[in-house]
Amino acid sequence: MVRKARSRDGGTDGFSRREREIMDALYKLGKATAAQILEQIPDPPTYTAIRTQLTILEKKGHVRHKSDGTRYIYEPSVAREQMGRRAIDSLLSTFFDNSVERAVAALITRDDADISADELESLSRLIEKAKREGR
Amino acid sequence: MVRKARSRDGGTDGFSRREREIMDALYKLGKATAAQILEQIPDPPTYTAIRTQLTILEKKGHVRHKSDGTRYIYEPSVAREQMGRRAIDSLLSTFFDNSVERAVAALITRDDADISADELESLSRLIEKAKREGR
DNA sequence: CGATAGGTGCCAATTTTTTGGCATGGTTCG
DNA sequence: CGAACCATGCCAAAAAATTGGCACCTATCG
Repeated sequence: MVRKARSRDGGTDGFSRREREIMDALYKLGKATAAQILEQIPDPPTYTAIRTQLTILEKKGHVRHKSDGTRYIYEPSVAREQMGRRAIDSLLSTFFDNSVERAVAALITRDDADISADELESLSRLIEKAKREGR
Repeated sequence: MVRKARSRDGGTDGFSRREREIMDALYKLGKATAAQILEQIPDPPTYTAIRTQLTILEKKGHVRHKSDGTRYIYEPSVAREQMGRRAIDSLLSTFFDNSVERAVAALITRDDADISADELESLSRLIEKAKREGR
């Protein structure tokens, strides 16, 4: 029930507060300009401040940009899915004793869960598939 | 498939880097002394530094302590389970388009997942139960 | 009792983060 | 062309986080 510890313990991602806000916004958006990120952030600083942060994040290797005509479009340098997995691993370790079961339980019993029957069906199939593949 | 946004968007928890480290350690441990927290943190500052942080966190209301003889034992002021749910909600929103299904998929297809058949059984039951309760 | 070990509280210095100002360069359009 | 607009680069001030020093208190033990 309680699974093994993570190899590379990921708990802390090393981001500062604003950095995390910006990275989160970027992950939600997929890719974005500084202006888009700004409007995604609640209680944001100025446009210029965001740009500075993006520059720093880029220097640290967390984001990259490509030019779209005259302006920059940013995106995370670690793919969304990959980062999602890392985040999940970290959650599992911090709050769920590395128990997948507990985490899933929490997921499907959220009080605002409004999970549809269809969705539950999909989950069933997902699990059946995992069983069959006998991991 | 894509579910509604969170009411209170929790993306950023407002913790600074060290604060988050300490809170995470505390959630892993349940309750702990400053010394225990210190040894839980990779690449930690001094003992004194941790204590100062704990004092600040307490002043902000994130942790509380009780005296055990002469020393303090700290614990988070928001229960582990509750915080776990918040964290999951936040993850869902940032990385999984609020799709429970995608999140579960990521959970059970982790490459170091070593999920047992028993565990998969439990999950099946969990889902069946949810179906029956018809949410 | 006196010395030692292991706590706590308070506090100030340092380091990092966060912020915005300003100069500059390209595009568009009348 | 030249004015307005929007973007970037560079930089320094301000704020916040992080750290460690020091004094003191209490329990333990020889």
